[in-house]
Amino acid sequence: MLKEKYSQYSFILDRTARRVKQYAQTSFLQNAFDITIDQWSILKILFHADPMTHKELAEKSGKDQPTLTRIVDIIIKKQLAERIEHPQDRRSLQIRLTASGEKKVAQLSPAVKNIRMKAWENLSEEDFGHFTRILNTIYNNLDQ
Amino acid sequence: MLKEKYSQYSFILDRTARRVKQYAQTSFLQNAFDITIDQWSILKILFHADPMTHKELAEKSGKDQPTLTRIVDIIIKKQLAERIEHPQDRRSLQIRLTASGEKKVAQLSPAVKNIRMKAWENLSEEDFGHFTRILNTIYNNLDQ
DNA sequence: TAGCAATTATTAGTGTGACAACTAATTTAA
DNA sequence: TTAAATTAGTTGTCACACTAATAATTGCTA
Repeated sequence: MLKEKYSQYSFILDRTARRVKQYAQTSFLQNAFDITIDQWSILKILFHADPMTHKELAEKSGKDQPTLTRIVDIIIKKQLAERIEHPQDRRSLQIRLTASGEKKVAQLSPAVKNIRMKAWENLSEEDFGHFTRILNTIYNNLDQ
Repeated sequence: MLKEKYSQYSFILDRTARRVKQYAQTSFLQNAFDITIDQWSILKILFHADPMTHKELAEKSGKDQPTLTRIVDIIIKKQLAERIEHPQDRRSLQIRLTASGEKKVAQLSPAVKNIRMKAWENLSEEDFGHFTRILNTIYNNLDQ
């Protein structure tokens, strides 16, 4: 194994992830979507499966609970979502979209998909398979 | 094109990049390396090619200049590097490792490589080729 | 060569990520 | 049945990413 060569992967991975995020964020800004991509990712999950507790939402989004709390605070301040009490567990809170939040997701979805697709120019269906397989293998290798 | 399916790539990319970073950072912490991985990435570049200006270092590391300034501030505070005036251009500053910084890079290098390699268990030389090709294609697709 | 545009680095502001510590509520186990 | 452990969520702190704005310097050009 050529460790020196392989070790470069983290640089490539990190800079690509940052550029993907930055590209989407810039597009959001130019189109005056008025939310960040991380806020978008939470709204989109809620759109398909609300209400959800913080914990469920954290798992589904891959974010930790403190980060999620802060993002939820922001989308609530923007009146796109709201916290409601959990019917059984008083420790728990459920989050659900407001009418305004649902409208936002419905409106923005097609544009977001187009923004996301730009990354896949010059790449094939097969590449997509490699991509998900390799990245998920790395993800699982580092699971402990 | 199945936009809905392809759009998932950004989630996978982001969470894998975060886990790689977090895994390395946790290992650094457990081994009391006393630096972050981003600080490490800057030290390592300097080790092979110092002195360098902020601008060159920003390009080489793939970080923007404000971020780089802060990281350099921190490694200087830790006395691992120092700023020196550019001989020709008074706007410019060069950064170079201190003796302590060079020692740190030399000492930590083998351990860092081992930490990095864990991600590649169950993956092949060919996978590494796909990985770099696909990620760099995405990176370039979003270039402007 | 005077004026202005471009370049280098920094600062300020906002958002996110990881970790630790904390409160409140619930579950478990003595 | 109460004390201890666990769980849900929040807050605080530090580090990093990105944008915009600024200061100092350099270089072009009219």
